[in-house]
Amino acid sequence: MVNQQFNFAVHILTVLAVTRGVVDSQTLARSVNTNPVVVRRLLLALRAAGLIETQAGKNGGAKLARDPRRITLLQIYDAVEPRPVLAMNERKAARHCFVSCNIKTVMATVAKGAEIAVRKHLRGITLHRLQQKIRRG
Amino acid sequence: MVNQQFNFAVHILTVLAVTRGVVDSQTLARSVNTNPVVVRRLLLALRAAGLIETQAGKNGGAKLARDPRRITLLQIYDAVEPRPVLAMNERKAARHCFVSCNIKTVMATVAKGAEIAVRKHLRGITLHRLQQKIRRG
DNA sequence: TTAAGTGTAATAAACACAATTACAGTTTTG
DNA sequence: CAAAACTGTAATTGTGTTTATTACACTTAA
Repeated sequence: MVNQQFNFAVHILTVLAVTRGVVDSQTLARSVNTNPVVVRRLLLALRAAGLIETQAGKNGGAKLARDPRRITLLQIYDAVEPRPVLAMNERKAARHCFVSCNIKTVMATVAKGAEIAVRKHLRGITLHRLQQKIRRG
Repeated sequence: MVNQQFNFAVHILTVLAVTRGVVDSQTLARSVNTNPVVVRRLLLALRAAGLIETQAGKNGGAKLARDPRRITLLQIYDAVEPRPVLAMNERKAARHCFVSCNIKTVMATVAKGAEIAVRKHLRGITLHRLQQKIRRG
């Protein structure tokens, strides 16, 4: 199983958008089909990004902090996705080898470009747009 | 450590491009700083994609099957990268939940778009271009 | 015929992510 | 004010993926 935090986060926010109110982590977890604690951790990240508000205590839970028209997938991605699109090679170069010493920098540029391409794509999609698509089945 | 097969493969091919000849898996492994068996597995994938040729036996090894000008990063990516750019959620939906039942299809479209964006980026970069960049330091 | 390679299976080690348990702290409500 | 129903968060365990390693049969050049 690979990293699904982005999927989870979008799912959660979509539920919040559809519900238009406070939803607790238990309910969200059932919809996503995961554990409430996993949901709560994502909610913290989303709150830090200013996308939701949370409330502790009885009848607590989470709700959107702004209009779904003003929430893009890029904002969600930035809030929860810890990994770059293309992984960078972290191991140290073989000093005797010309290619080994320079490939890292070059590949960083390539990865950067891929990142930019994906970000541009995600920036063009709003949560509201997702809601519409889901309504149409 | 995340999936580095793409990095490894590009590194290997760059060495082959610079060397312009047969290089054995031992030597490649030292440059990449990994194990010869890992390299050999990647070489098989690259060979299946028609990017290199291999030779068994003494003085054997791998060499490019074509001009670096005609090898793009996308071809390398397709040869070795098993994972999509954005992971798909594989778990089954909660049937009672409207969002849960439809989010998967919607997110598949999003992931597809991201994939296309990255592929377009990678298609625009040749191995030859990488070589040039590395030469310039 | 031997030395030096590849091809490939099998297994172990390392790692990342998700799930789970536990519990302190917060807030509403009766 | 006490109980109920939440969140916040640490700690631990489980699971799957990727990389490393070992081993060895097969191939080929010299």
